[in-house]
Amino acid sequence: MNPAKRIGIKDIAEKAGVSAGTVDRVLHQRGDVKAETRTKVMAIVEELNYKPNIFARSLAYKKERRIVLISPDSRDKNPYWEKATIGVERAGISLEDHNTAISQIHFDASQKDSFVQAINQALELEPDGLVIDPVFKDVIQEKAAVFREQQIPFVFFDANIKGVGKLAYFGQDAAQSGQVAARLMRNALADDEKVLIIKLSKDKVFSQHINSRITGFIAALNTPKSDVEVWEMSLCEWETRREEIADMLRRKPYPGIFVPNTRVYKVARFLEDYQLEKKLLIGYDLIDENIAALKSGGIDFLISQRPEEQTYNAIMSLFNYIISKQEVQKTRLSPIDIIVKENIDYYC
Amino acid sequence: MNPAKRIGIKDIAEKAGVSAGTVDRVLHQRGDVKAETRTKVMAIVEELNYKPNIFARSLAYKKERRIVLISPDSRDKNPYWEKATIGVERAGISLEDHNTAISQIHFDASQKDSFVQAINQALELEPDGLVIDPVFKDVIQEKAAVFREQQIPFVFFDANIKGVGKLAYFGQDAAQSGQVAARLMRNALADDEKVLIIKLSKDKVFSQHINSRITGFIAALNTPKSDVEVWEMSLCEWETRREEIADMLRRKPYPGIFVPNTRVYKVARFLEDYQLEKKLLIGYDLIDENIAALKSGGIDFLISQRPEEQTYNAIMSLFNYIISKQEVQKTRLSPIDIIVKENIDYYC
DNA sequence: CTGTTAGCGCTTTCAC
DNA sequence: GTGAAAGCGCTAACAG
Repeated sequence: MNPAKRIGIKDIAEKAGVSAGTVDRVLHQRGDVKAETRTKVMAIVEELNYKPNIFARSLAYKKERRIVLISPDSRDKNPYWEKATIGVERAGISLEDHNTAISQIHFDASQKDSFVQAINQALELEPDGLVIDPVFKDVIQEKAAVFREQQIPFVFFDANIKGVGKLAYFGQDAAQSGQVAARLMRNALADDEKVLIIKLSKDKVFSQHINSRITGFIAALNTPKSDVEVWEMSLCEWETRREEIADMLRRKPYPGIFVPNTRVYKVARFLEDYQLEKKLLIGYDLIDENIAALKSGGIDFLISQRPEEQTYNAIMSLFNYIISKQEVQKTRLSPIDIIVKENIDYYC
Repeated sequence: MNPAKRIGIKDIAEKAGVSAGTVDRVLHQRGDVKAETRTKVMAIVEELNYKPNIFARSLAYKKERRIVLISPDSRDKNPYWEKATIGVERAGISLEDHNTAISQIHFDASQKDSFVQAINQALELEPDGLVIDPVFKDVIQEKAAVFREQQIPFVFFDANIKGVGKLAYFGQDAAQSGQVAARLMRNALADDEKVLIIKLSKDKVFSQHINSRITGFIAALNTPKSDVEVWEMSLCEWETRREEIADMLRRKPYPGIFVPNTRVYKVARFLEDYQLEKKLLIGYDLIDENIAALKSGGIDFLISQRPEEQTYNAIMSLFNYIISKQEVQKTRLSPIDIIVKENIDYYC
């Protein structure tokens, strides 16, 4: 593909009439170099379009690098975070040969203090880079100053906060995913068929993500308000008021049901238990319960957000930045995958 | 992540009481090693779970490696192949630092001779590995013997041929993708609504892929035969008999239309030109014309086969095998992506 | 400020 | 058969 041999640091040194060491110094702005030499070397680097051999680089660079990832703990067995962890592990393996270690620090997503502590802990590890799920905006705004001061590059994943100097954000466009769900509804339902949105969570606390999905969904559905209804309940209510809910659905059935989070399998089971009719049930995330329900026909579509890929890419990009200082694309949204029974095996 | 330092060839050498050179020899079965030493070293390699540092390896291994890819030419501007080429180029870039070059050789997919020639040409380049779209089965069956004899590993992509000693196959499951299309139809159409399949190609020649898609589609549709109709025509007929076709569709409309290949945009344009009604139009491939039609609403679903990823993965896996001799998964099917207007931007 | 040197983990050559 | 030594492209430590 390239007949000419790849040009290396030595070629540059020679052409510039300096030593390899000096070229290295200008390349990494390490130590002092006469301005004149610097510009000269830079010019030649540009001219020859020098690309470092990152393998030689990793081989030679002996200091261990450390990337620290800060994320909510998954003590509540949230499968989303389990998937995310797999991505972290994969990245760890990829980076082993690069002498780079990944540490994970978890916090309790309902306790701001816990988040602050996690960040402090991370800083004590003297990381070369941070990967953060920035759950608390004000904390981040404060700590970002420290990161900048200590020259620690950081990326966000899962959630995004603007204007604090992040290197990049890896996540999904929640509103857009709601629009995808709406499209699937519209293709399947007649214009006058009613749609129900069921918001289910542990304590009736709903993240920004979930609300954005709903906003996107309703906007794209493009249907009179009266045809969309939103139910909001805690998991506990859902369990205790089953009869009552079944009754409501029997009296007023909804051909389309949209559950804007992982809990959709609960709805699927419920509908089955009570033999309730539906035309289309759409939910989120490829967790085992949902996969099973999709395969059995209880769920019709799942939308996937690729948590594994998000953490993997976040870490790898940060690493690339650390070793090459090359700019990174600010926003990296992962695809909104549409999953049905027939293609699910390719996404697990 | 690993407190213990990574173990290397030297550690093994030391523990076995031999030199690094000898360890290398047993690792690569190169040169002669006393059987006794060999087994001893092997045992220690196992025991210590030695993993070579592939970067050090690439650095030290100076001979250039060559991977040759043999694919149909895209002189007819088939966009599928243009995408595939992008994957080849990406792989080329990734492998640059590994001192590995990718060459491409094209053939005329309608001429068996041309395919034979392409393979001969490839062999003259003394490749370290081959990536082949095995269009002609009998040719491959003959040439595979040569590959084996010369110890050249080869992988297939796009199409598959069994029992000739390929390392792996990268492609799609065509029948399964037809089933995905059927699922989308069934979700959107009432049971009694009719479905039309339109087969369009240059010379009414249809690849195995296309027929498999149709088979899968019809099987999964699970509908009385009478409700599915298949039209088969050349692009030329399609252009010259427009009025006639429009008439037929006006007299007997089909709510669902499935076009099992890239040409679906032609159908979309046609329907629009003649203001014909449809409920759902499903086709294949993310080429510009299809993307435009999807965005404007002329097409409802596209199924994507990720040609770029296929070539990229095929090359990278072959490379990994070449340098590590690690076994490769035999079949690597790419996901059957469901694309709608609202998520397409993440797949282009 | 800059050149020189040693060495990362592995492959390869050249002796013995 | 096998060990010792050189070197891949780069970084880092040490002299100047």
